[in-house]
Amino acid sequence: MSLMERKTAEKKNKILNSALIVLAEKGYHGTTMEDIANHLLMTKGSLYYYFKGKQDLVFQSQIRILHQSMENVKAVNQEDLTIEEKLKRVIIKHIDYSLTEKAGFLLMINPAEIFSKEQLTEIYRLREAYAACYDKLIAAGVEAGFFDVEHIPVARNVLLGAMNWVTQWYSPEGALSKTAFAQLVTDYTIRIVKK
Amino acid sequence: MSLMERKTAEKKNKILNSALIVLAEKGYHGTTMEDIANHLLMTKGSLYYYFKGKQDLVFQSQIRILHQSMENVKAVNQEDLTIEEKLKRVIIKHIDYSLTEKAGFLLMINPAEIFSKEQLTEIYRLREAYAACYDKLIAAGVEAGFFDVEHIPVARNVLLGAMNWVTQWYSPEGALSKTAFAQLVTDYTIRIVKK
Amino acid sequence: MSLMERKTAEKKNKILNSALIVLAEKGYHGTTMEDIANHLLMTKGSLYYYFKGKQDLVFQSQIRILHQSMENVKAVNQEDLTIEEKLKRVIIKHIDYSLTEKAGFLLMINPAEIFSKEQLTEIYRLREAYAACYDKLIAAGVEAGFFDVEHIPVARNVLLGAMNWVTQWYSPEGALSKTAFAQLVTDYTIRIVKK
Amino acid sequence: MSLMERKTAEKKNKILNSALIVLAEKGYHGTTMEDIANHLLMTKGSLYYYFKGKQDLVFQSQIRILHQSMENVKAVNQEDLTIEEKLKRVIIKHIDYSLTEKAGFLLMINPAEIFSKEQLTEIYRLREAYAACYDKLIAAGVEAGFFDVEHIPVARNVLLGAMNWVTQWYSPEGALSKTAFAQLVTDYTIRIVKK
DNA sequence: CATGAATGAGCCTTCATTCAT
DNA sequence: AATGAATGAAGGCTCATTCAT
Repeated sequence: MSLMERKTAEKKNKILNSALIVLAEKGYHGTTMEDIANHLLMTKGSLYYYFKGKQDLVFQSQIRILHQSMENVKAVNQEDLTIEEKLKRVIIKHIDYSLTEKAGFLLMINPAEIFSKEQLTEIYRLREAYAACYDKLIAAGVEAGFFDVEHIPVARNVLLGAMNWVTQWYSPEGALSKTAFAQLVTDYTIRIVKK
Repeated sequence: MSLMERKTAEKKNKILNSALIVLAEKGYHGTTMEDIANHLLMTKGSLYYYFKGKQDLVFQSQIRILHQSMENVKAVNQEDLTIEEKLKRVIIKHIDYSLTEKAGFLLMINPAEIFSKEQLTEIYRLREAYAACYDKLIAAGVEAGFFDVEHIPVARNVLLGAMNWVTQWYSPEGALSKTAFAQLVTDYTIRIVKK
Repeated sequence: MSLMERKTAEKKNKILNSALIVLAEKGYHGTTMEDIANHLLMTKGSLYYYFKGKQDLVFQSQIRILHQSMENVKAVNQEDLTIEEKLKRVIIKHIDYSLTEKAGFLLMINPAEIFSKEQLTEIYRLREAYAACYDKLIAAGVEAGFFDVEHIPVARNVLLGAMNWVTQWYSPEGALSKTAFAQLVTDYTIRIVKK
Repeated sequence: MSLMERKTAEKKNKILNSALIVLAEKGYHGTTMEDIANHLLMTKGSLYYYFKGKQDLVFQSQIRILHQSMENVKAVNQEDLTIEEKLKRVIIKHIDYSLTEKAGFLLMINPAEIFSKEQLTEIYRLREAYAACYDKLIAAGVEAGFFDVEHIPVARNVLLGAMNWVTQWYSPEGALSKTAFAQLVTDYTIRIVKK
């Protein structure tokens, strides 16, 4: 990557970051391109130098989050832990990350309302890949006798629901730190698959 | 209530029904007043005779769903069942109802993006009342030795998450009926609080 | 047609008229919806109540002109005249009308730059029907020995060119009245096909 | 002219060529500075080193076409031909050239929509000079007994109309070559002034 | 009560133009 | 001489809302 390309990539990243922050506050439809630009001390028009439009900008922010989520899982998978510990760590990381990137996760909720067909295809592809990681862990846990799950996809979706909902009710004003909180939530969540 | 008042109330109800259907399809921002009017074979302007505006209309549809949810719980509470059976029934009903009124439940996800402060206060009040029902059931279950929960609000939120997320992944094309499906999901969900 | 429908039709007509006037002055791209609205003492938004958009509005103005042109020819055809007289009258009418609706005729010049594929198809269909009227007259004139034309479509296009170009150079400040002027131009134009 | 000046002039020329090509395809308003730059494998900004702006660029391309048209006529005038042959040759050349530089000729149609007052003055000046060439030929032809024209400017404009319109209906897919086609059209066009 | 019509504020997007490097 | 980046003005369009009838 040349110097210029790197600079552009960096700028794009900065924009995506700002976008995520503003989107977190106001939601997709409540956020205007001007809002995002203002947050960056830029002008509306400049955004179009880096992204094709609002949809594109938001889509890319979405993709980034999905990729990062995947990385999180992969990182845990390479640690030397029991299956159960692995799943717990994955859940904790997911919750932690979802609270950090609250914005992006909120957009995940109704993508069909926002994105184009092609974009949705890509999003669903990544989601499924992510879900597959959980399925594999659960299946391994069942094999190893740690878990007791007959319908893995159902259980996995219940699991993901319990996790994703956290963005709806976690309040940073609470007594617990984000990580302690995530730990606590995980304890209850893991029960969904436990023997 | 006079005849006229009753007629008006009935009409309001019809409008709310249509609104929920259209909102289910297109989401809050994707739904225009005209969409709702068309679905009722009325004209845009008429809606303003019954509701102050779009926000008001949607808010009231929201309230209705929350009330109905509460009624569902109350009905179960009056049945003669063990605590565990009661909780299971409540969960099943919730899932069933949330799939029926998918629209309303999707709006529940980010109300702050849509409603005014006063409206939000009311919504949160009803939500808390609803949550309290679950807390009571869980507490009773703990007392009775069925459940094992230390942090009831946390467990309850995990529970609600698992339940509410269902609207995100349930597909009516699947092999199971809505009720059978709800039963299956409940089996995994209930584990969150089980001993 | 009900009263209301007639009112709407009338309003549409008024809008088309204003549009043609403004378009005559500023051209398609130079004309904004606001320009047209201002000319009608309306607001931008109102136009969208009657037309789907700018393109639609202009397209319909175009269609109207083509239809009217056709009517003009048909009217002449029903008069009791020799072929040559008929052609002359048709040309005069065309010139007269094109100077009256200068705007619409200017848009005719590069429709592909403006309209959609479907719209172009319709425009070309009407144009061809119009051209066919000329071809028929010319053919009849050749038959009757008045005209001497081997390649009718070529001669017809040369004829139409001579006629259509008039909007480019006629100046109402000149000494001649529009009709006298049209008569004069016709005398030279008709030579294209004369024996 | 210094070397540098010559280089600049050459570059300007290249830009004008590309501009004409792109303009031919997309029209004035449909062509962006970026389109032109892309066609030259340059960047938008560079164009502003050579031209004051879009209008200027297009204006100069226009001027070039008018000059070239004039040159075409002068070349014919120096050939040793009868008046009628000369006029025919001039018409053929005009048609030929107008089909080659379709873009430029389309812009000629509504210059007032595009150019500034000063630019228009210059354009009209050149146009008149060009028209005068035709007038002279026609007058000479009348004198010599070849032509029969009372109102020379009128006939000339009819003539120019017949010629200029060709860009509207000539299709390169036709059976005839451009030159054969021009010859055929000329045969009908010349009749406008013939005795 | 209902409706056709009108409104105006706001948003996304485009693009000619500028400028530091 | 060239370019990447930024800008800002302008335009098309949508839609919640209002109102006379």
